[in-house]
Amino acid sequence: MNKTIYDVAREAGVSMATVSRVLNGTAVVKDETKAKVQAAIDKLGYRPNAVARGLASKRTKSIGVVLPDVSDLFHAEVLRGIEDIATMYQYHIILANSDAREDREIDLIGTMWEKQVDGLIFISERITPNIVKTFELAQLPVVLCATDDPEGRIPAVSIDNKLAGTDATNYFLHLGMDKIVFLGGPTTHPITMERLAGYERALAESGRELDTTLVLHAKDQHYEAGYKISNEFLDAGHTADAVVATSDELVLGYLNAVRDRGGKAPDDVLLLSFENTRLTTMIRPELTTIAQPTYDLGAVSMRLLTKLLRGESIEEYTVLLPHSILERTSTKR
Amino acid sequence: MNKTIYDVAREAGVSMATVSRVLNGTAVVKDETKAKVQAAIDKLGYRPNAVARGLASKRTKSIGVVLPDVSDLFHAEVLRGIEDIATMYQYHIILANSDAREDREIDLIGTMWEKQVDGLIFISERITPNIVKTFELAQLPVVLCATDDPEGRIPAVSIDNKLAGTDATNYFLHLGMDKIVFLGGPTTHPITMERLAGYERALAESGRELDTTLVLHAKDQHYEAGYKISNEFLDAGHTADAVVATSDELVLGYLNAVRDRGGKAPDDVLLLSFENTRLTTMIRPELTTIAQPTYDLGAVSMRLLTKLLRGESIEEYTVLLPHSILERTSTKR
DNA sequence: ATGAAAGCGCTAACAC
DNA sequence: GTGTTAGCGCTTTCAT
Repeated sequence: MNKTIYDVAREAGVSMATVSRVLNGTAVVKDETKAKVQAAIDKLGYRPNAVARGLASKRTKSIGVVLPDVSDLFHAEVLRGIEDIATMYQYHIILANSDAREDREIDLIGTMWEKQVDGLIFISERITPNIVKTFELAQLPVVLCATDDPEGRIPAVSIDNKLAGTDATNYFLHLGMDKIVFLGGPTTHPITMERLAGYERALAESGRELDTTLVLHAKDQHYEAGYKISNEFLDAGHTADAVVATSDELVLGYLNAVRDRGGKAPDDVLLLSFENTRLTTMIRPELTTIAQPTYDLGAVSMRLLTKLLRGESIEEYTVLLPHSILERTSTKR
Repeated sequence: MNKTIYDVAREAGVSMATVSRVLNGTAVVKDETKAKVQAAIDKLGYRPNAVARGLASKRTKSIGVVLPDVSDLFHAEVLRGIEDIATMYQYHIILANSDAREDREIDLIGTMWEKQVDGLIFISERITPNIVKTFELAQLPVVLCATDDPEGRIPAVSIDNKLAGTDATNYFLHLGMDKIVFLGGPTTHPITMERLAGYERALAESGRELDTTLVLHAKDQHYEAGYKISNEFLDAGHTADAVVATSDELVLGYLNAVRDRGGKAPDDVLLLSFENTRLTTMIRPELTTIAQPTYDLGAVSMRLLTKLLRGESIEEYTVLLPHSILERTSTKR
């Protein structure tokens, strides 16, 4: 496979410029010579070297994806959406895990620049001023994905988290639930705070007081953290009629804490979560969720990025994907 | 950030070769000049262009990872292992999903060559002669990961699937179980067949007949397929004392089929699966599994690849990672 | 419609 | 210990 464009040119009896033209369709080539070139390519089994091409053209056809952790189901599904659209547009993915650490994130933006990616899709828990500064320094087209944009200055694809928080809470309110727990990530997690704001709004609109003992902030969005804080909540003698949790794993933590005490869902508590990963239907009871279009979050981000790369004008900087409530057995009595 | 090495050289009053040397530590440079160069780099905010570097050195410091589907939890965890070790050795990951389709896999090996990756980690359900041929054509260092090697000619990191199948079955046999279901992927899936061979061996060694109605082949390794075939099995009036399933999702399918009929685990049936993804502890009952070192499968593969890349001699082509049985509540009465 | 030639930004001999 | 000089394999003017 290690032939060069020059070998093909000689084999076909044309110049390398012509070979380049048929390869890229960058100019009109007579059908006859095109055929000759194609024949030479096939004969030699020639494959263009993307690195050389990248250096010469200054476009690498690869895009960077920075996310906290691929082994998190939500991210993995988003990534799959990114990948599929990238493939469709002939882009490749350079993947990097940040563990949601700002220093790693900033570092990775730099290495993505070094790799000369054409653009970047960035999934993070928290966009800080330092990160924004690094984006500007790197002069990379960036799309934020499933990530709250601080000042709305960076193109982003997300859902309306505050509204979703309100919808989730109202859903339980309409069901006549009284003690509704909000179970989210830490207070430093903007998405959690958005959803919490929605929760508070729904309570206020229904004329209720906010009971802060019902607001639970887990260490992070994962199962273990949810399980831990739920146990603490229940051990303290508290109970709840319903739980709104910001991730599928968190709500599973609550569910199992209840189960470990001999309780059941939906009999003893109604459960609702926010991600709609495949987890929701793999467990019993199946989970009612705010259906975030996980895959689409990635797919739309990538599509937006291709527009940016083609220099198309973007009407809206922040794309809010619609969410909906998917009722499953975890909220049916 | 778009300075070149030449700018740095001029700023520091040295040649670009010297800058390259301090950048790569490829030759001894006087401390004094080294400091000058470093100062220039810092002042200009210079970052080396990895593409140019790749073209000149013929090493890109990136490795390709081809796997069926990132959004599969098992693959995502393996990928995380790969990524961590890759980062440690300063490699980057170019990721591609194959959907386990041979044509895509072959195609992707080609595009990975075009991208000039230094090496390839390949996760597949099935290594065909065509794939092996493409590996040879591409002349890429390849490590198979969690993938059955047909002729043992390609470096691979895996577990001893047959032995694991035997261990799993014996575990139930020792527990006095009688009707043990084997629930796996399709018969075209080599890993399923290896584990099935282990299952059959264990039965034979205990002097039992193989009851083929207890051998279930789902369409694939996913939850939905497991749920479907389990329902068919139960609808046909069959029952089982215990289930050995080749993936965590498959066994969840069986569990939920039983539950939908009012049954319970471990009360009515004991369950054991094979992957030990995070799923196993997120559900109730927690699943007893053959603990495949998921993360390590990726990590060790990547480590093996770095050895290959450094031209180190490899003692053993096939690395078999140890497995063990992790007893959890799904097999405790 | 095609060819010649100049880079892209770096590494790696080869000199000194 | 440091500088000079070819390339790496391609794209892209600029001619023709």
